[in-house]
Amino acid sequence: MRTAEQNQELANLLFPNHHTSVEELFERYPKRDVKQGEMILRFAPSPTGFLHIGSVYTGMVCTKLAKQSGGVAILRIEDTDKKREVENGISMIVNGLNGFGISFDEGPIDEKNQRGEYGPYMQSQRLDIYKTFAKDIVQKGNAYPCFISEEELELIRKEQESLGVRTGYYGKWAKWRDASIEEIKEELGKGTPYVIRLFSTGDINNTFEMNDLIKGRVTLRENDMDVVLLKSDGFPTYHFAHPIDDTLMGITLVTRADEWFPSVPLHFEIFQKLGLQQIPYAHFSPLMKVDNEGKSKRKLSKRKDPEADVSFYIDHGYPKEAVIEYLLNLANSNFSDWRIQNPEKTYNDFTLKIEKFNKAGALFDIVKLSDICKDYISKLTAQQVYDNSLEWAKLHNRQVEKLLLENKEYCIKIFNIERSGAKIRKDIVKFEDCKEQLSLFFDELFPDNYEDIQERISKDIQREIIKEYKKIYSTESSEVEWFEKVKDLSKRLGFSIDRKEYEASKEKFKGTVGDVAMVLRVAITGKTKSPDLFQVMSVLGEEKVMDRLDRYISKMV
RNA sequence: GCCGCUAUCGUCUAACGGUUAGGACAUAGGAUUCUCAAUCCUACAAUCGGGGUUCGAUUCCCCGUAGCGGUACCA
Repeated sequence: MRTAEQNQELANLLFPNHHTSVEELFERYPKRDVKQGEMILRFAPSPTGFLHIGSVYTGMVCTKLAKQSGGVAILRIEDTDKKREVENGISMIVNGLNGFGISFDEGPIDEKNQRGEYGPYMQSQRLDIYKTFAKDIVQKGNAYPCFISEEELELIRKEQESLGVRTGYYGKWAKWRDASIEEIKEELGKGTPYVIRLFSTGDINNTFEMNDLIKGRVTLRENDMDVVLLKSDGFPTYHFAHPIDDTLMGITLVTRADEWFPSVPLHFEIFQKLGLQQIPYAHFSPLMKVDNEGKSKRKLSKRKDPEADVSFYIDHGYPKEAVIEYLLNLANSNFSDWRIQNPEKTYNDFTLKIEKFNKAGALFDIVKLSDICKDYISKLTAQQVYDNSLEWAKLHNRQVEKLLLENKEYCIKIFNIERSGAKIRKDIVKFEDCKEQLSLFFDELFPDNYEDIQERISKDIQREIIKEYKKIYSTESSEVEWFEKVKDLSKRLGFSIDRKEYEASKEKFKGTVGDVAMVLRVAITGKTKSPDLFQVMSVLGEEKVMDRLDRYISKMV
């Protein structure tokens, strides 16, 4: 054990020119005036050049929880790993989240600008702050310099493995924890690179209880690892930066992904050794995915799963609000009941409850997401569908963009088919699907190959139906009138207009009205499946309808 | 290996220790004076295994098993 004087000497030896005190920092970042129930939360991603859907999830939860409590949502960039640094990493995160309607009260706006009084919000710009605490913790005798090389560390690990004991730098394996000032001075003199390690006094055999807001009461073992606090390049590790930043920024609850849960004992010890008051935790379970064979679950991975990357949703034009609603549903499963009871409200009106989060990881279900998307889009107006489709097309499909731009009114009419009344169409999942929606209305997209219905209706009869229909076709009539005409025509041509009657004596008829309508459908849309035929024809207009009918006849020979 | 967390229909989940274990998505079938989609109805479908505690266990305890996470000068 070193004496207080020796620790003081050590601190000055390690940080000779650093004079900021911890007290000064607390003056610079005064305690926030937090009212009862207000939550000061932070979302702290690393800029890896990839925005994971899980980040959207935690970011959304964090900002929503903070905002609905009247508190503050902070974005903090954890860029302490120089090896993983990526250009424009911050803008990518900020813009990506903004795209989903997620924004922060404090934090970096881009690489250069920030907002808020508790910054800087990029850890790489807080090095001085970490140094202050590092000097302080050494001075308290709770941390020490360690000059061990990677090779030596590897040797220790090998020995531990052969002995069958826990690997790591702890207890008697931590050879530098009790080094004398002289030994340290010698290495310092040689310029040997070093790290600052925690002087752990925990006992792995002792347990303690802790209350996680999501996981509940859990018992954990004390930490006894002398982990690295400050790397040899002067950057802090996550373990060191987390208690410092969250304290200085006035965070009231640490929300983070489940993978941090095993580090809780360590973080407890660091808070304590730093003399900081422990902040409560809430650990979210991760988004999972079934592995190929359906046998095991695993985290959504950016390498294997395209849907892990938010660009997947952008590229396909998934409505962002629906993605958020799906995520909200995973967070609090009572959201879906709320949605059914409050169909007109926006998800902002829903109150997220931290105690309703699930403990186990949920499987990401793209089918369920699609269902929510269909529902969401079915509630939009034709104009909104047009706007969103255009936004998608601008970035992803030149041809569709051009059509939308040059035929705005026409396209809105198309999107308006079956969008009002009792039968609301729900077949658009994502805005990428708009191409399919438009295709039959533009000759340049119209399929050249008609679906074949000869099996059921012979060519001669088809020709007859179309020839006769052309005679009675008019754009004036209402849907009801139109269908009456089709029925009359069917009767005249020997088709039944009553399904039951037809079923009872098939030999008396050539088919049903449905068959007549089907011939018209294929002639006009090229397909056996289409939106409401009358509405399609109304939008298409007389000239085009006639043209399509003629074209079909000529194609049939 | 060691440490920790978790376990209800295929999926997301609900159920003061007492329910015919509920809902939603998916699937299958049916209805709907044009197809598809939608809508409505119906069906199918679950408490991981074994021990306790209790009059009674999905719920509490223990032991297995499985899944997940951690075991870095990455976060």
